[in-house]
Amino acid sequence: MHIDGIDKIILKNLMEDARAPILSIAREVGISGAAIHQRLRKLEKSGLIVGSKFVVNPKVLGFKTLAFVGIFLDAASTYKEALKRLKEIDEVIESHYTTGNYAIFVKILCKDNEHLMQVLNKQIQGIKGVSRTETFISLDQQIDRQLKI
Amino acid sequence: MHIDGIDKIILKNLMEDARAPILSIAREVGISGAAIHQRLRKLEKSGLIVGSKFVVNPKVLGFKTLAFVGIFLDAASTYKEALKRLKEIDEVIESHYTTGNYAIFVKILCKDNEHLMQVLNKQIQGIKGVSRTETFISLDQQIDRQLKI
DNA sequence: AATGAAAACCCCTCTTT
DNA sequence: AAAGAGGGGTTTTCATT
Repeated sequence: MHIDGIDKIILKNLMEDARAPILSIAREVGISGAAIHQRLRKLEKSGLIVGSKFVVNPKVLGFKTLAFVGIFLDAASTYKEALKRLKEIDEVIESHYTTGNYAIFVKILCKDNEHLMQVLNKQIQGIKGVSRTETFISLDQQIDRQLKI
Repeated sequence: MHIDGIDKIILKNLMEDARAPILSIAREVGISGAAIHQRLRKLEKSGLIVGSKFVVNPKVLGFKTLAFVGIFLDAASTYKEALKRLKEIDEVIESHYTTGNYAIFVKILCKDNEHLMQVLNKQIQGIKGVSRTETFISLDQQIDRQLKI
């Protein structure tokens, strides 16, 4: 997949502000709005553009504890089953099958530490095959960005 | 901060598709576009809505290796300095100061394992105060979502 | 790959309820 | 908190180059 300088300007703009008017980007790069449209269709068709989202700040709704949890499984064969359970837990916002110590590595968003403890004890630990977990609480997140175009 | 059912519908729509027309949301909830606008201004002023972004799929540009790296620091006092260096590394897309084993925990996006090795050896390990790192490569990410509204 | 034109639609604000 | 109206800009498509 090859993208040129104009594609980069389009992407940079929309990755920063998904509601940036196509026409204002058109004026910035010096081509017509129709051409930007055509390029956006191309970028969507290629799969590079996956979608767009509004970003919310969880803290404003009281979700102040972000944590990473490494999960040990009894047998690797239970991954699929465990994943199905994890998907049902709203607090789990990322899940990865990883190399290294853990079998599964998840990112969890909770209101506070007590809420996190509930999720760990009542939900995660209750999943069949989960033998042990290790938790890292994020005290300060200073970088949060996407691929640099 | 209190949000009602209408706010939730607005947020759910825009969190899924940041370019969803305000007027189509208005029709869905059965109030005027002006009212949606007013609510959006309120949600922005409260800080709940932080912004919007286009989401890109890094794999399409050849970035196929996602990894988490736990970083050990010699002395906690070097956190600020280390963070400054981390911000300069484009491949570092998240950075957290964490409880537990590590001092800093980062998420890294690379083209491949070789690229990851370069970033680890030539960039991360070169940061003053970094004594050791532990790497977890994500082989399969199956959950990636925001706070459930 | 880009253009200009055109119709439909939407954004946004203001005033009023 | 919401409605209605209105001007002006934007989206989107199409034929054309």
